[in-house]
Amino acid sequence: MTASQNHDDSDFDASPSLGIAARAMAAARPGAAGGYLQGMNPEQREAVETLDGPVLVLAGAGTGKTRVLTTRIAHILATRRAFPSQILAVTFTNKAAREMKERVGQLVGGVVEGMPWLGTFHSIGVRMLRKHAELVGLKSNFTILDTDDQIRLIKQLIQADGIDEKRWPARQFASALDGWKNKGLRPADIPEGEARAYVNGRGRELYAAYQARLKVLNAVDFGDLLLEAVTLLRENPDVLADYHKRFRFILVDEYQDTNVVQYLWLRLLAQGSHNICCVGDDDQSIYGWRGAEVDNILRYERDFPGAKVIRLERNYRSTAHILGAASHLIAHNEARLGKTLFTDLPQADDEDKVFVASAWDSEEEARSIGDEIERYQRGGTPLNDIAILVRASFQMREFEDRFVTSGIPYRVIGGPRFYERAEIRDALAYFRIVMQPADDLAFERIVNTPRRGIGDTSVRTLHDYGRAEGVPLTEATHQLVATEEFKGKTRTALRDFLDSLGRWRDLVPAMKHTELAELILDESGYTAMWQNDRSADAPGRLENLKELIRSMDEFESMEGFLEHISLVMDRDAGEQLDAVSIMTLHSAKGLEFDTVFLPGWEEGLFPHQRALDEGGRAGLEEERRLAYVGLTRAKRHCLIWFTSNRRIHGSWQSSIPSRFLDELPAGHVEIKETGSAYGGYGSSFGRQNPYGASRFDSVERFQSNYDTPGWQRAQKAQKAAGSTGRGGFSSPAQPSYGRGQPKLIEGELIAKSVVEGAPKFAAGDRVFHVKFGPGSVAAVDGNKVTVDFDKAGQKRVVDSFLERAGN
DNA sequence: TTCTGAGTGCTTTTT
DNA sequence: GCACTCAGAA
Repeated sequence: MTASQNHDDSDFDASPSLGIAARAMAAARPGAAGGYLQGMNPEQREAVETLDGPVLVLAGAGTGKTRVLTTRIAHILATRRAFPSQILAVTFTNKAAREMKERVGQLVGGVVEGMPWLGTFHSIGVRMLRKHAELVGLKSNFTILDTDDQIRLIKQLIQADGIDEKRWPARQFASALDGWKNKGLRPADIPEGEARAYVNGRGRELYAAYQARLKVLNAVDFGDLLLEAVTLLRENPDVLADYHKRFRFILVDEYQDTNVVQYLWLRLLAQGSHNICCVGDDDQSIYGWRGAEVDNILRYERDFPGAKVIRLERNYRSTAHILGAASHLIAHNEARLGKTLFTDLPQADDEDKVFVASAWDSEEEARSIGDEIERYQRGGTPLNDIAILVRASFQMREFEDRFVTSGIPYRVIGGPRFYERAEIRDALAYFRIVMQPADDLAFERIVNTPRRGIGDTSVRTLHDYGRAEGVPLTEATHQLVATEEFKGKTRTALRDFLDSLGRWRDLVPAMKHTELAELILDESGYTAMWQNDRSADAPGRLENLKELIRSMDEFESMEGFLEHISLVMDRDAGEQLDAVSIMTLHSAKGLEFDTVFLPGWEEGLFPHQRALDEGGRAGLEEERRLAYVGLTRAKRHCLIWFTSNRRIHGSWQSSIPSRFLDELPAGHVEIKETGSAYGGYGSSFGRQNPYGASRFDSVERFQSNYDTPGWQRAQKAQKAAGSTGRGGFSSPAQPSYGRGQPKLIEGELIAKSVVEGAPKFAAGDRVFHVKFGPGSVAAVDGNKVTVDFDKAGQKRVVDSFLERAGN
C-alpha cells in the first residue's frame, strides 16, 4: 500500500488500465507449461475456475489457500472477465494484503499497481469514506482515532456528564462500543437492556454523544470505518449502484474471521454481480471474542443461495501423524462444517509422532524445551524453523529467562505495535496538530509534553471555552491568550506554543516532510526530553523516533504518511538472524514451522478458564480450534508440554493435564519418558517415582484413557458420518450447530481423567501433597479432592497428586 | 509537578 | 506476585 493511492478519484472512471490484463494474457496461459494452473490439484483448480456466482472455499490448514486466491485473480484477469480495478479483494491484515499483491504480481508478471481495491477491510472502508465523506457527515480529510484516543475521548464525555469514572471505566465502555459497532449497531439499534447496562443506564446516550463528538472533531474510530461504510451504502442507493457496476468480482480472505458489519458490507456489495468468493476455514476461527461470527461461514449457503462449496483437504504441510492428531482433536467440535485433512506424501520411516511430555513446573518446562531445541539445532534444524506457541503471553517470560541464560537466540512476535508506543504517538500528535489545527486530541496530548507549565487547570479552561464557543482548542487558545485569562508564565508558555505551531505550519509547503518532522521534534524540545531522560528505555525510544522519520521517507508527503500510519504501519519484519520464534497461538495463525513446541496444555490455561466460564461450549470449541491451529502449524515435529504446577496470579496451583491431550488419538501420539512431572527437581529422569505411578507415566496407561466421554462422542460422530476411507476422521455431515447448547463444560471437566473405580480417598483422610505438604481431605468429587492443607489452605487437587499419610 | 502508596485485575489482538 | 493506574501529599 502506498501513500499515493488515496485521494485519487481516477479509479472511478470507466477506463481501467489494460496493462495488467494484457500482461496476464501474455505471461500466464492457463493450460500451457508454466501457466498459472500448472501443478494445481483438482479441487484448487475448481476453486480457481468457478467464477460465476457465490463460492465458498473451505480451505483447511496448509491446503494452498493463498495460492487459490491469487491464482483466481490471475484467472479473472487472463480470461478478461474483469479489469484489475474491477476486482475487490479484502483481507484482514496488511501483511496478508501485501502478500497477496506480491503473489498476484508474480503470477501476472509485474507489480500490481492496477489493483486499487485490494486491501484490508479497513483500508477499503477508508477509501470509500474519503470519497463520499460528506454523505456521512464528515470532511474527506477526517482523522482516524486509535483505541487510545478513543478512550480519552470517552473519558472526557463521562466526566462531562458527571458520572463516576471509577464505577464506569472508559475502557469498559470502549469495548462495549466496539462490540456494538462490530455488530453493525448504531445508537438507536442497541437493545434497551444493553443500553441500560452501561454508564448508569445512559449507554445509548453516551454512544450518541460520542458519535456527535467524533463528527465535530471530523474523526472516526476503527469501528466506524466499517459501520459508516455500511451506512453510506445503505442510505445512498446511487453510490451503492456505482460500486455494483464497478465490482465484477469480490474475493474475501479468512472469511471465518468476519464480523457482522463486514458481513453486511460484503452482502451489500455482492448484490451487484453475485460473484463473491469467500475463502476460509471454520476450524480456524479463533477470534470470536473480538466479534468474529463463525456463523457467517457456517451459514454461507443460506446467506448466499446457490453458493458452491469447495473443500480443500489435501494438505501440503504436515506429516500424517500431525494431521491425524489435529483432525482427531478437531472432530470433537460440533459446530463445524466438517472436513478432514489428508496428505498424499509418502510417510517417511523416521517420521515422529506428536510428542507429549510433562514437567514439574513452568521453569522445568522451559528448561526441557530449551534442551530439546538445542538437540534439534545440533541435528541441523535452523532456529528460524522452530517456534514456541503459547496460549497466553505471560508464559513467554519463562522461556525468555531460560533462553537468555542458556544463550539460545529468540525473538518474540507480537507485543506492543510500533505506532502504539508512547513516543511514536506523541510525535504523531505533533505532526497531526500541525497538519490539522482542529485535532483537539492531538493538541491535548502534546500541549504539555515536554513540560511547559501548562497544567490540567489551564487545559480545562481552554476546553470549557472551546466548548462554549464551539471552536477547537487551538482557536480557543488563540482567543484566550489575547485576553487576561492566563497570567504570567502560563500565558507566555501558551503563546510560545502557538507561535511554534504557526511557524511549523508555514514550513509545510516549503520543506521536505522528513526534515520538517525532525525540526518539529527538535524545536518542540521533544527529542531533548528523551535525551535528558536517564531511564533505561530512553535510548530505545530515541531510536524509535529515528525509525519513524526513516519510515516517513517512503511516503510522498506528511498527509500521505498520516493517512496510512494508523492503518498500515506494521511492526517491522524483524531481523534476519537465526532465532527461535516465541508467540501466542493467535499470532501464529497463517504461519508454519518445521518444529513447533506447544507448552502449557493444562486445564485452566488451555483451555483457558475464562473461555469456559464466559463462553460455555462455544468457548471450549474455540479453544479447541486454537489447539488445532497450534498443531497444524507444524510441518514435521510437534511437541506438547504440560506441567503439574503453575503459578497463576501469584500463587501456586497444581494443574491437571488439558482435556485436549485426552482428545488426541493414541496412534499418532508418543509420550516422552521424562517422568519428572511428579518426580521432583533436577536429575529425576529416573523411573523410580517416590510418589507412585501416575497415568502419564506410560503409554499404556495413557491409551487406556481413550475410553472417555470426549472420545466416545467423537467415535459416535464418526459412525454417524461413515468413514471417508482416507484413514482420517470424519465429522458429522450436517452441521449441528445450536445456540442453546447446554453448558456442560464444568461437568465434563475432569471426567476424562478418571480411572474408573472407587474413590481413593474419603473425607477426613490424612494426605500428603508434593507441593502443598500435609493436609486433611474435606470432600471428594470423582478424582477431584478438596483438601485443607495444614500450610497452604484449602485447594482442589486431583487424587493422583496425593499420597495417603498416616496421622 | 512529581513522588508515593493504595487499589486493582490478570487471555487472546487487528485495524 | 506483579505491573499498571490514579488520587493525594510534598
